[in-house]
Amino acid sequence: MISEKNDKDYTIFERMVMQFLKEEEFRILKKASVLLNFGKGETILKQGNRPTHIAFLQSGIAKFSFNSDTNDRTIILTLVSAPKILGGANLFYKDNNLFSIVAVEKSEVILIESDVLMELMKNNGVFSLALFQLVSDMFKRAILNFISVANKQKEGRIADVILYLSGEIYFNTTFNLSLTRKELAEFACCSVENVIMTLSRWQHEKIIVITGKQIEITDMKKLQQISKIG
Amino acid sequence: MISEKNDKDYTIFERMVMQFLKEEEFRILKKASVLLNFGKGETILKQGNRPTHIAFLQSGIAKFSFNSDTNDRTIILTLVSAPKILGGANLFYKDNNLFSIVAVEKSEVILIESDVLMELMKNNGVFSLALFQLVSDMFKRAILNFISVANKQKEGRIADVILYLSGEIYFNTTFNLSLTRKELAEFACCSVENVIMTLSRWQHEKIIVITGKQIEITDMKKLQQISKIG
DNA sequence: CGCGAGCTTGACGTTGTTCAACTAGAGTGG
DNA sequence: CCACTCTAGTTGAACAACGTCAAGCTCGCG
Repeated sequence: MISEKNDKDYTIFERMVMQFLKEEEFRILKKASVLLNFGKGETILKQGNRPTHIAFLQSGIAKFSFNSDTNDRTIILTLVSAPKILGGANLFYKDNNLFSIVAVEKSEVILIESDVLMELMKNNGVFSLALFQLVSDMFKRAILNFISVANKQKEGRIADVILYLSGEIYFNTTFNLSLTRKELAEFACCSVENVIMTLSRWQHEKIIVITGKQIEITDMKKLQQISKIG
Repeated sequence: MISEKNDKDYTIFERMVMQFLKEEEFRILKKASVLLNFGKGETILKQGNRPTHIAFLQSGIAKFSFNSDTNDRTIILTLVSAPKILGGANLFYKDNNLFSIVAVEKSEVILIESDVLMELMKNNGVFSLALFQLVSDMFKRAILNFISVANKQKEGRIADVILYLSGEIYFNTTFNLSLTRKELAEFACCSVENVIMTLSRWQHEKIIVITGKQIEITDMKKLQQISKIG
């Protein structure tokens, strides 16, 4: 997706879209964009707001989290690492944002005005198709998480979360967790205590090694097995 | 979305897309399409298959259902009634179908060759944007169901399912259920027994009236209240 | 050095699943 | 026309899974 040239004058996002856009279109898009920095825990797009902007995660990690208004529960629909499009879920229909997008660690985000982007998409089918493929990926992840939550019990779900973090976020079997236990629980849809007890049992069973914020998966096979049997 | 003219020569789908397409494009699309009939329980698009076709539900009701390969559980991600696009979830990336789409009652479906549709979308941004919005709606429903399942306990989830059926599928507070109790359970992510016990308790509490396959919601307020408190 | 947020542990109660037994209706063949 | 079977629906009791609660711990930061 990312074009070959890695000209330092352009952001990842710009290099990504420029292959689909004419020079004029690219200038319009750039004019409608702004680069912002978000710290850990800061909200990028807020649940309930009008979807005035699309976001592109330039660097960092962000969670898609939903807050219930009736009970005080929060769930994490999915988690993504840069570079990725955010907020596409709220992009293609005119409802208010279904969920919030929150930085999980220090992140750079490009905000783009929706109307301008939509106009460009209308005039450029290849560009819109490319964007939509990226957005679909978000949805797919949320649905996979849904399937995990609905089908498996806590052990399998927590295994899924750890495997996901390793494979799709940190790209390593050893990683420094930027999520709290509470966030892990919100992601796996179980209580904090369950996350903790499961992780420490796995530690005893030599499946993982926890050193402070660092998690190392030492027995990938067994973890995948747990994920599989649910 | 549907154009004013209701010329009997055209299907709902055709009337829907023709406002976005040039005559030539429309002819190409029509040539790549075929109308099929599906009976109750028949699979329209199968989980694991290559996504060679997009489907448009012309009449009837269809469920998006996921079968686990490790345990024998099935969950219904969402349910839709005609007219709607199906299979968009599998449309915009090249993976195999994540889930099956199955007719819940007698349905007419138009199958369209993906490559042809994609080609048209590339050349017509307005058309692709319109399709995206329809497909996004599918995703949104699945995510709303995810949120319901993750946040609420069985009472609230079953209430959500009944309210959804009433409001989005049958468009009436009295309706003839085309789902079995087992399917209701798969939709609400709980056991069949729980669906049955909850429904019959609601019957005693005069919230609903069940007569064979017919369900009548008599106390909408109370049902919404149950949904709300979870 | 002390305070607070995040983390950890075990005991306990609730929720929801599983199991087994039973009923009702629809379709089949003698 | 009536057993016979098969599937869907129903009920309650036993049991497992999971969340809640209460208490104590640890580490980083002011």
